[in-house]
Amino acid sequence: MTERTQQRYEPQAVEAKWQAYWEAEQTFRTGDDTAAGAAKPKAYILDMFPYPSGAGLHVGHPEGYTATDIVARFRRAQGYCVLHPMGWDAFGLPAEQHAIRTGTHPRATTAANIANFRRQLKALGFSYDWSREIDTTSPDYVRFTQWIFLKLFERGLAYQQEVPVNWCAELGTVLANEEVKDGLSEVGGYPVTRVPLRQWVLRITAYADRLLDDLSLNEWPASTKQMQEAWIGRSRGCEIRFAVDAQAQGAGKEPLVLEVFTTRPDTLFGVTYIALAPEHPHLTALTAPGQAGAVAAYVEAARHRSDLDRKAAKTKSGVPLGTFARHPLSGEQVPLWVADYVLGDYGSGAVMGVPAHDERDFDFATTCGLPIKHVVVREDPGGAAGASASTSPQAAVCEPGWLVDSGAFSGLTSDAGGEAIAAALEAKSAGQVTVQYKLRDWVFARQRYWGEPIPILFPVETAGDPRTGADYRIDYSQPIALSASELPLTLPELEDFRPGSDPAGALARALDWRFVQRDGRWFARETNTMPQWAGSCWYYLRFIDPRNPECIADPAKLKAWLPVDLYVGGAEHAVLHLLYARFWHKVLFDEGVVPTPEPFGKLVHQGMILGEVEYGVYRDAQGQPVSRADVDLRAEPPARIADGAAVTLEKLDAAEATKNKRGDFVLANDDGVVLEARAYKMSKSRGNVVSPDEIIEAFGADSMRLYEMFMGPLEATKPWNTQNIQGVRRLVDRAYQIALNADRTLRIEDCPEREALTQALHRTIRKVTEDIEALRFNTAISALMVLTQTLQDLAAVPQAAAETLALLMHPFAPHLGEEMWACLGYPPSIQSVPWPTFDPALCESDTIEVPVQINGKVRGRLTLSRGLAEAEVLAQAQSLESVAPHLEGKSLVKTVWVPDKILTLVVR
RNA sequence: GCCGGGGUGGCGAAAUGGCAAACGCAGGUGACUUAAAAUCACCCGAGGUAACCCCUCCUGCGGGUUCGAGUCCCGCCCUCGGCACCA
Repeated sequence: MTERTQQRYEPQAVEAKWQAYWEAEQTFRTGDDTAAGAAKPKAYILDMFPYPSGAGLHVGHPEGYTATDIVARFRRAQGYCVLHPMGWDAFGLPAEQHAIRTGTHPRATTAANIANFRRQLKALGFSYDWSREIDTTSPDYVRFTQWIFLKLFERGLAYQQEVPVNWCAELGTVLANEEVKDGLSEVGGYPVTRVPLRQWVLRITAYADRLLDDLSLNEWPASTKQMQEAWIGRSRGCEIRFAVDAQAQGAGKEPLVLEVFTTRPDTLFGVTYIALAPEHPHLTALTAPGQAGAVAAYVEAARHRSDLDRKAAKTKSGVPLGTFARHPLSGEQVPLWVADYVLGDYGSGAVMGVPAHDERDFDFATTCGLPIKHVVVREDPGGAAGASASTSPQAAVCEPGWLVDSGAFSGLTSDAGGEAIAAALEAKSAGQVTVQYKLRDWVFARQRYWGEPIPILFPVETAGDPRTGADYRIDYSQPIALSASELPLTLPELEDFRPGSDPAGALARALDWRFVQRDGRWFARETNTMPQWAGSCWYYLRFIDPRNPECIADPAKLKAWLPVDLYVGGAEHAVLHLLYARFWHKVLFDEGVVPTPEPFGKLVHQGMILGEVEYGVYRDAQGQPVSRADVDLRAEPPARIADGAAVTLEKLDAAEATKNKRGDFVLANDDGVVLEARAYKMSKSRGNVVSPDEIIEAFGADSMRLYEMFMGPLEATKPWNTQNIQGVRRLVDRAYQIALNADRTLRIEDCPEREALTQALHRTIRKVTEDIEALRFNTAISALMVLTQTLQDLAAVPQAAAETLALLMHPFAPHLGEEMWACLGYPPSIQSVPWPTFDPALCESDTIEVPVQINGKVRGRLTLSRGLAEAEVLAQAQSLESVAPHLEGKSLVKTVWVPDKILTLVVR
């Protein structure tokens, strides 16, 4: 052994040094010239940018950011021109609520939070091009968010509509569905009513088909695509019109026609009622005078229930309208009902009730005593027209089958019958084949302060100056877009950020801002603001050319960089953010602004990082432990099953838990008591949140990065364990020692272990390269650990071997990489050094060890040279000392030789 | 209820249908040290034998395909996410 320097690696000092170097040298600045040129291939590697919350970075953030950073550094080393930016999704409710509570301007809160987030990200050594940093609240950015809104408006994709919202007068605010419980606000328990409010709405439904079809262009997780498909919810069916009986309506009115949508036109002859949603526009007109009171009461009750409440209701209810419609084909009378299981905003807000063949209709008909008529049977009735349906079973028959009791259509299959019925309806102008979507237009207005103002003016009728108290009337039917040159429209300064008693929001009180005079006429600004989604819908475009004062980004640069090559972010954005951004992108594509139909090529969701595993024991009021198996966990609070006594969960030290034979964790001193042992989502209230700051302080940023990547597959949900960081911390130290002690003059060819060493190096290069490409960072790090061990075991490490280790290591542990490179005598930065390459021939050794299996069990091993024939291998195997006894007295039935892999003998 | 992901040592995990448990944590033994930490070396799924060799069993459960299954097929159980009256 030669004398080795044992100088411990000091992450704090080393990391600060290289972070300062990168900042001073702008090591990671993306060159625009190269971006446009075709000389280098491009890689646009993007993280979902964060909302800079007051709580600071959470260990979940750096997981995705580290993954993209590794890929970014790897691609740069491979000669790609890399765009790897970061910014802030900085509008949002928390800053506004903080403002309401404390009077601090949201801008101040936001700026402080951004500064903290930026500090934390820089401490992790991410290779962002910070010169491209953007903030969705800056006027430069808002200007183009508003510009895109104007494009949507010009194209008729932004319109105003009265939308029912959950208005709480007491709190002076509009609540989300989740915030309403039993008609009362979750906070304070004040009454909530569904009131129609004028809102801006984006016509995303116009793009439903393209949003669905173009999913195939993207390399996305199948589950995410499926979620978007389900969200869009395209279904083919039939619109059917039922004429309403004349006596239902007052004299002299147009005869009303009721339209319903169904995916099962084959069941049309099984209709026994028609149900309308409580929100149906013609409900009053269709109600018989005798039922008006009952119907009005039902509708009023429904108005006080939020959508969620309504959907949670188990039993169905409804009230008859006392009027009837005519079946379009049979001419039979069908009663009309109002029922809140019918959704007002899907289809036409009315359904044809076919209790025999739809579960919901079955439930409704059963509760309300409506008849059930079977028109589809499971077995082929033999084509005999007029064959009769079997008697009423206990449940609806929802599968397709053969039609019966359906007039001329009896005997047809559901498919053929449905088509024939649709055709018959079409011939009578009583219906047609159509497509419906679950996707609804996007309510794009919030009654908030801290958001992008909507750049719209409305004419005002007034006798004086509306800013000083003159009466006025705003004509919302005449929206006037600001011109692009008037952008950005910035927020007025306010001191009171509360929404107030006017649903129009806080901005309505900023009279000087709200009312403007032009050519002697008064106009009022829109006082709603955009939702938080707006900024994140196009930020990936702005990163391409973040300081462009003329437009979103230079068209040539957009062409050079789009689409995003790798997009990493949480699965919680699988639907909304990713759908909204795709929608805007497609609008901009139609507008000729962006050159691609889709924004994000490859998408990956990093998994959630849970808190440390917690052990807990249930105890009753006397403090006696209760086995988890004896606890009813559904009870609130959890209770002992035997007597219903409440039990509480008490935290235990891991040392007090042990695992029994059945695989349950039990008390170490009482194995009859099964424990609760699991990891929970990190949350402030649980007190299991780990901050990157404390980890960096204790172990260094490189160890933090390595640990998060080593924990398991990027996409898996994984429990945090601070103790496990030791493993990667040791790797960092060992790798550093290798660089420190490398023999500058020793060549690999002169090593006694040259063959094994060459193979180890080439194999590791191959493994790490392939694993980074496939985002398998955990196994790449494992390979680096193996190589480190190999080098550490050498009497002397050749310079070239240490260089390879440094190069392979630096995307994962960039500060260590730079430090090793410096130790090896090179000037910075290691980022500018080409990625090492491997020779496949050098990854394999000449001799191989092959197991010999007999009836599926390994009985011996052969050391062979490559490429031997089966007969040769078999002969060698049979003579093996460990194999021969197993063949004795048996006959060899079969031999399977997987070349250079395994030999299997089957004997009997 | 429906749609997805997952279930492998004490723990995090690895394994193109081909030697299950690589790599790491924890634990154990030893070296170094006045001592501890750090570092280094070795051991480390369960059972039988128990000193070693060796043998048997083992990837949630039950079947199947195959010379061979953690991996593929069928049927269950558990768990984590998402959606949920969409006619």
